[in-house]
Amino acid sequence: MAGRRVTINDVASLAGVSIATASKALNGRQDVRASTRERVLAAAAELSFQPNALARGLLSGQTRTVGLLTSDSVGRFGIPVLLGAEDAFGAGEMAVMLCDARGDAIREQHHLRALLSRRVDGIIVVGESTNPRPSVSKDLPVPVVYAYGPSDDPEDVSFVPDDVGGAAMAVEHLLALGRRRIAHITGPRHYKAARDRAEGLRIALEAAGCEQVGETLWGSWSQRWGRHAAEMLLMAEPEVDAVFCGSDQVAAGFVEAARERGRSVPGDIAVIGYDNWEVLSTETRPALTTVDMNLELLGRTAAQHLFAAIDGRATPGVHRMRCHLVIRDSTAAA
Amino acid sequence: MAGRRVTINDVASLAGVSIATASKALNGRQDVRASTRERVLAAAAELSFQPNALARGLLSGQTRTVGLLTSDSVGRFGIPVLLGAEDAFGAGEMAVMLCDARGDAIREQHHLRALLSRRVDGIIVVGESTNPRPSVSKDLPVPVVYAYGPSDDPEDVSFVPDDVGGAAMAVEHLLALGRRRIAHITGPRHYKAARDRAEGLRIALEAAGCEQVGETLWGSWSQRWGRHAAEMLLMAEPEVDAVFCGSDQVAAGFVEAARERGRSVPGDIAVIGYDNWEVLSTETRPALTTVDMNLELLGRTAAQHLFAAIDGRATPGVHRMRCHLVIRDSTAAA
DNA sequence: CCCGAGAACTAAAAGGTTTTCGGAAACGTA
DNA sequence: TACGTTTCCGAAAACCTTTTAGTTCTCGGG
Repeated sequence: MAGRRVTINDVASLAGVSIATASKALNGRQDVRASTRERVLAAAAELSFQPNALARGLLSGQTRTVGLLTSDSVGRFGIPVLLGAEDAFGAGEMAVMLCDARGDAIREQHHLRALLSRRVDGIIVVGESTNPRPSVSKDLPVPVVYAYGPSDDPEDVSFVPDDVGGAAMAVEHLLALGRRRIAHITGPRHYKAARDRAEGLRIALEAAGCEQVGETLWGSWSQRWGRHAAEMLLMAEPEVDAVFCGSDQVAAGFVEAARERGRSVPGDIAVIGYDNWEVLSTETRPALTTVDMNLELLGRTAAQHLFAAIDGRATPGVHRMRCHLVIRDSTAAA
Repeated sequence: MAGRRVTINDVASLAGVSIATASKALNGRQDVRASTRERVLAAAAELSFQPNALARGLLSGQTRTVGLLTSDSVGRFGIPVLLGAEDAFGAGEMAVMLCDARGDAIREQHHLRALLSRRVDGIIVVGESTNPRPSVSKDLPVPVVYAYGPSDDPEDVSFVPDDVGGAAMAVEHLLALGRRRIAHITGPRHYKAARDRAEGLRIALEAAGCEQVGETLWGSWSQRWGRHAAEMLLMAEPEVDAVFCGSDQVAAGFVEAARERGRSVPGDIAVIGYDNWEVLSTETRPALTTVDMNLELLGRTAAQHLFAAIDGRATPGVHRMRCHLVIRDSTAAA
């Protein structure tokens, strides 16, 4: 922890030139003699000079810093989005300021002000679910991009997983395996994710001219609910030969309960989960076929579009990102 | 996205005072008449003035921003530490800059330079394991605190979980339940966490005058290894009545395999895990008794000590933080 | 020797805020 | 009225960098 930080002034005087020349030499500008440039660079290296980003930002109005505002980073979904974004930024020279509002609107406003006073170039808002959330973009002097949870204002830029398409993809896989008696167990109805996935199922079944077995079972996103629903389903609809679950947790619970009741997976019943939460999907037996929402890619894409928006090339609207199916043992061919 | 940002100059001219007076009024300084102060505050509110943190930081040399440098935030352990730190900072007016080096030393240096050029007031380094890691603090102009993974330089400030104590606590719990034939299944030997936990076990057994059943089984941190080790252990040492596992994943695997071999948990064998990774520890059946490392608290504490260090009150050395035992069904009284 | 052109360099301003110090006004006292 | 004190306010410097608009230097040609 040394004393005063070294400034471009120190570099200039060590090199025996003016500040202006030193600046030009360091920034690779043209009108400076090669020998002079070398002298300046040597001086900068000797003093291990680091230009002060605050001064630079004050002057240019660009901080090369973006804010990442998350409602609930404890959640399963914020983290990969966050990592993807950080990844996209890290590649360049951008820095990321992380703020967690803990689902509190007041705190969110507070963090927003903190970010703006630090003059970030843009903001990514990461939702905790795919339910639309209140927009924060009104009258903001910087662009905002929403990731995972879309803004409720269609003028904003949002990136969300295509849950309808992902669910349809899963069900088409079951149909391709020859399964025709397909049931659906999922999370709470007030989650748009649950409703979208049920809708994807409906579309895929309709396209195949197939009927869903039983009603959709709405519950919670837990393993416990998966077990409970399994018991209800196997009692009411014993002839079911495939179950599409709204999450890997539900699927893991279902598989466990089904096995206890003497139904083999995938022999008697094929099972597909959702989320590709690896600790569950790869470690349960059989390993779960599941839908992966490509959340890191989603985060990266959101970050790249924030760049574009900072450059004035915004693309308003809700952008749905393709999911992909990860096929594992729970839907192995019969 | 409006035009020019509003500055203290705009506030001053709207209020009809000089910028010096405006600044004093806004910052609650003494020598300004009450009526004047009110006029300035009203003007600031009307223009929704946000002081430019860059200018302020440039002048004061304090940015009220800290860097969070993580080696691998995908990992299980970085996240809660990070959240705890963010929590501690968020309470005040601090902002957090997040950098993920992805385990790459070059990238780490790169991020370090980026943070320093932005003049952060301090840095927290979050390790990916409890193995000591190379220090970055040499000749840095700001204080650094290490969380979870300690620095290899004893002059630095590090906060790590007390794995020896946590393991001893777990084993004492088993002994208190009357179990005497205790075995140990854990992760790879090159993890200090694994070695520390084995050491805690040794100490607790020795204090009770008890012998460990079989050799410690070193493997990986996976459920698969837990299952595999269970088969080996139950074959070789059928009289075992308790197993202390080095992680919840291992414990979950053990429980599953033991049940398949007809051993009931906790009836025949009590099981304790480590980490309190909730998706595993609460959802397996029976729910796992496990050691919680209080990682959020650890992160918060590290952040608070970074504050202290910024104020010049550093406390060098490796600080070990108490763990606590979460008792669930897998060690219910026989 | 002088001039002009081009290359190389520098002084100064700008960016927004805080702080220091000097000045002005108001007021009380001699 | 003259003077000292207190209260309030404003001019200017400082923080560090980049850029603009000169200014000096170099050198070839007339």
